[in-house]
Amino acid sequence: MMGVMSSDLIPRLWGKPPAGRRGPKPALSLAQIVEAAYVLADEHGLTAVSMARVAEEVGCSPMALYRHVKNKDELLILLSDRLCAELAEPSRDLGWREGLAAWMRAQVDLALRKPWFLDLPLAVTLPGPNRLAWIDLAFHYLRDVALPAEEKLAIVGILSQYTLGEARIEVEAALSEEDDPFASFEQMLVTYADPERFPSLMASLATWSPAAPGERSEADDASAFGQGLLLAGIEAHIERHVERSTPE
Amino acid sequence: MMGVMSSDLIPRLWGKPPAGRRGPKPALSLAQIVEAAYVLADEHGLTAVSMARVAEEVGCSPMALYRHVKNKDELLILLSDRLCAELAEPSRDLGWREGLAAWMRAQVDLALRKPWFLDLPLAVTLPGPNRLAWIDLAFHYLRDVALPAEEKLAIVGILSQYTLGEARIEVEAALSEEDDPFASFEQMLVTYADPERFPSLMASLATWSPAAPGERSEADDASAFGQGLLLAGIEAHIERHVERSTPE
DNA sequence: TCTAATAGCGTATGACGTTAACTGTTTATA
DNA sequence: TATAAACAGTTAACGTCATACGCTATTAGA
Repeated sequence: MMGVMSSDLIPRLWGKPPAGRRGPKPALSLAQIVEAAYVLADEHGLTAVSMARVAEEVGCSPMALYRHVKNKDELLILLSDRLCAELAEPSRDLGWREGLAAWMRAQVDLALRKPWFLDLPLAVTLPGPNRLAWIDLAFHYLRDVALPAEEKLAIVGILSQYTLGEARIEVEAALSEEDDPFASFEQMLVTYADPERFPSLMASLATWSPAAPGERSEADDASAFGQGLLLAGIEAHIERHVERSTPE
Repeated sequence: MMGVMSSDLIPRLWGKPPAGRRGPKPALSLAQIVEAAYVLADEHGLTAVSMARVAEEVGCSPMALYRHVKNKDELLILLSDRLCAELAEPSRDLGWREGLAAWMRAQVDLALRKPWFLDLPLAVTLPGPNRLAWIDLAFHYLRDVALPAEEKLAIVGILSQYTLGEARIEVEAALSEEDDPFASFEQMLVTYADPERFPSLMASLATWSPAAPGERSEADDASAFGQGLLLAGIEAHIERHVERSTPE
C-alpha cells in the first residue's frame, strides 16, 4: 500500500548504530537480514521474500526480524537500496550525454538481470546510500553542465522515471518472447477494437506500412528513441539556460 | 508478481460475450464485479479489494468470481481499465503541444483524485478499451503531426510513463504535506550522507542558494519542467523528421 | 547485586488467494 | 420427451501470509 514511513527508517537506511547499551548482544544484524532477503528475491523472485522465509534463511524465528525492521514494507525499502549496489557503473570519463545514456542503460540492464526489481514498491523519495551513490554518478556526468542543482535533480528524476518504464517494456518483451510488440498491438486492435471508437488511432495506423522483415524503423528500438527525445530536450534546455544567464 | 496473462483476458477486456449456450443464466456479470472492485478501491483503497470483499459487495460467494475472472491479477487489470474511464478528457480543440500537456495533466489529476491508481500493478501492454480511448485522444492531438504511427505510439508511451512518475511524486508530496521536497532531500543529505562518498552531488549542492520564500525557481514545479523537456525533445524530433522527409 | 532495557522465541489470530468436489439449472441433442 | 452435457454458483478446506502479544534469557549500568 502507500508507503508510510517510520521515523527510524532513515537511520536504518544509513546503517547508523542503534547505540543501545543494555541487553544481550544482537546475534542478528540488519545487513544479514537484508542480504537474506536479497538472496531469496534473486533466486525465487520477490514473492519468495516473506518474513517467514527470510527468517528461515537467516536462522531465526520470524518475529525476531521485527526487532530490526518495523515492517515488511521497510524491509523492501532496504532491499531496494541493496539492489542499487548491483548497478554496473559505466566509465566516468564520458560527456554528459553519453554518460547519462550509459547511466540509463545500466538501470535497464539491471532490471533485465533482476526482473524482480520491477516488482518492488518504488519509493520515489528517500534514496538510501546506494541509490544516492547512483544519483551522484549522474551528477558527475553533469559536472560541467551549468544548471542549478534543483534542475539537475529534476532531470535525474525524470530520466530515472523514464528508465523504469523503459525497463518494464523491455523485461516484458523479453519474457513474452514476442518478436514485435508493435505488431501484436496492431493485431489486437484490428481484432477487437471498433474503428469508430478510436478514429484517430485507426487513421494513423492506416498510413502505417508494415516494415519489411529485418528493416528497423527509428522507433522500433523504443529505448534509443525515447532516450534521444529526452536528451535532445535536455540539451535544448541547457542551451536556453546558457543563453539566458549570459545575455550577450 | 510478474503478470502472466490468460488467453481469455483479451476477450474479457473487450466485453466479448462468452457465447455459452447450455447451463443456467449467469446472475453475475463481469461488469458488476469490476464495478464492485472499483467502489471498494475508491472508498477504502486498493488493499480493500480482496476476492472475499468483492464477493460480499456483489452478493455472492468468493469462488463465484472465478467463473468470470481467472485470477485476482486479472481482476486488477480489468480494474485498471475501468479506472481509465474516469480520466477527464480535455478539449479536443488544442494543438499537439497544448493537447498533450493537458493530456498528461489529466493523468496526474486522476492519480491525485484516486491515489490507489498508483498501487495498481501497471500493465504496460494490452490496453483495454478505456485506456485505448485515452491513447486515441493522444493520437487526435497528434493528428497534424507528420510522424509514422510507430513513433507516435512510442511518444505516447514515453509521455505516459513519465506522467506516472510525475504522478507518484505529486501524490507523495500531497500526502506528506511537506512544503518543499527538495529542501527535505537536502536536509537528509547533510544529516546522514558522508560528503566524500557523494562528491559530485555535494559539489553541485554547494552552489545551490536556497530560494527566498515565495520565490519559485523553474525546476520547483517539476511537472512543468519535465513536461517542457519532453515536449521540447518531441518538437525537435518532429522538425528533424520533416527536414529529412522533404529534403529541399 | 540489583534492575531495567534489550534480543529473540512461541503462540496465536485473522485475512488472504486459490484448489477441489459438490449441487442445482439450463439447453442441445438423441 | 428423455438424457446428458455444459454451465453457475456454493461449501469446505488448505497453505501462506503479516503481525500482535506475552514470555524468557541476557546484558550493562546503578
